[in-house]
Amino acid sequence: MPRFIAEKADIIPVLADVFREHGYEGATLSRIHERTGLGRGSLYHFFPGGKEEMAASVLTDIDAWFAQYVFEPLRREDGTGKSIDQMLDAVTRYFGSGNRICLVGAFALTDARDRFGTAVAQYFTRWIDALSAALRRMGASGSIAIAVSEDIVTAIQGAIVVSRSLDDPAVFERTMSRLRAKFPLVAHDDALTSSERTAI
Amino acid sequence: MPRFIAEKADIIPVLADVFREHGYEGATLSRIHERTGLGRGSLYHFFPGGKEEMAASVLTDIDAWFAQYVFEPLRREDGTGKSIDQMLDAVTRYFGSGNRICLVGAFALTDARDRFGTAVAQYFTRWIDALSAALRRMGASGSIAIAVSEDIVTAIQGAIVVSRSLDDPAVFERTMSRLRAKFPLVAHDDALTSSERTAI
DNA sequence: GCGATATTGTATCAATCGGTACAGAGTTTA
DNA sequence: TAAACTCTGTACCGATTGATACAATATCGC
Repeated sequence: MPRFIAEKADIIPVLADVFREHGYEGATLSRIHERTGLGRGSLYHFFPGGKEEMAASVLTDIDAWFAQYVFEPLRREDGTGKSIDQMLDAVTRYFGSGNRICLVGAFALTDARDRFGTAVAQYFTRWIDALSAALRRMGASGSIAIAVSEDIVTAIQGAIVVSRSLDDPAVFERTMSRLRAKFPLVAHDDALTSSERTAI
Repeated sequence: MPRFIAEKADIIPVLADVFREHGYEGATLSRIHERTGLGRGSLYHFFPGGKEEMAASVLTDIDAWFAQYVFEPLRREDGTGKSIDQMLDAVTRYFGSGNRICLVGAFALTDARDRFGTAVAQYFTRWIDALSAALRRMGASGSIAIAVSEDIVTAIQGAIVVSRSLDDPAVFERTMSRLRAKFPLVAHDDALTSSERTAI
């Protein structure tokens, strides 16, 4: 009885929100049922693997989003630092200015990391790699590029944690503008020198 | 039948580990029983409030630790930056160089935050406040001190998240040495100027 | 219109959840 | 020694967990 044919693509964002709110263990099938409006039958039809497959699908979806709006722009970096700016925009949007947590980071802090180990690790390796490749295209040396990339990604993750803890998105906003200031969009030589100085 | 009289103080670190590994919802009484070796009877004898009281006690214990080894040293800052260095030492020890997660941060990323809202918020406000007070004693202006404090605390939290995700403590270590480099222990004027430069 | 397929709700399963009750063994106090 | 108190193990509670089975219905290809 498919009244409104539900698309898997429409369900996944809802699933993502449930996992974000309650974590992997706290996201029970009852809660998922409430939020998606889908009965157990439908849920197991779309995700025969049950909860684990749901979470895996969410992680795949997140990966696709970041590939499109974060990693891909970084790959197109032209040396002006524009892609860094675009990335910070995308990230600010994605994390709702600190109101939305990073599901991958949240999974990493519990034993859900062991369940989705490769997906979790890949998320961050791809992010840091894409970022440091862009920085190298901006003229940074290899070691500096990696250090600065790690610095940026950890700063964003930490900002999410502290913002949530204090229930104050301003912490996230301040972190983002601090990162932005490290990479002035105008590409004069000082831009990189400044970031190199703050890198170590 | 009290064979070995268990002390609440001995149980709490074990409880902390269980919560760290599995999160609040994932820390079931069976798992707590397994790890502590205490039956339900004993557990509810020590913590009549059940799981919630166990977690609250753990948070209180963590708060006490940080008060002693992090907040208190910062309060004794003499202008040389020595207390910052001591804090970074203590934090590195506490988080096992990135192998041990921050339970407060982990709680903050799920709905456990709503349950322990004030404890979670206080942990970070006290940390940031103590740190910025120390920075002011080192000569920083109010706004700079707050910005740098937020920067440091978020960097530490982010480093824990990324270290766990990549299963690579080196990320944590690098972040800590980067923070250390921002605050050279030797107190010449350049030290603070440098940190002010990187602050915004 | 007819059969195949896709989607759904309900009922049900064993296992486990957090929590309670309580008797009994040990220790301390009187 | 006797009563009071502290600690512990076991059994048990109703509720909920993730998962399965399956019949019923709607949609689509023909």
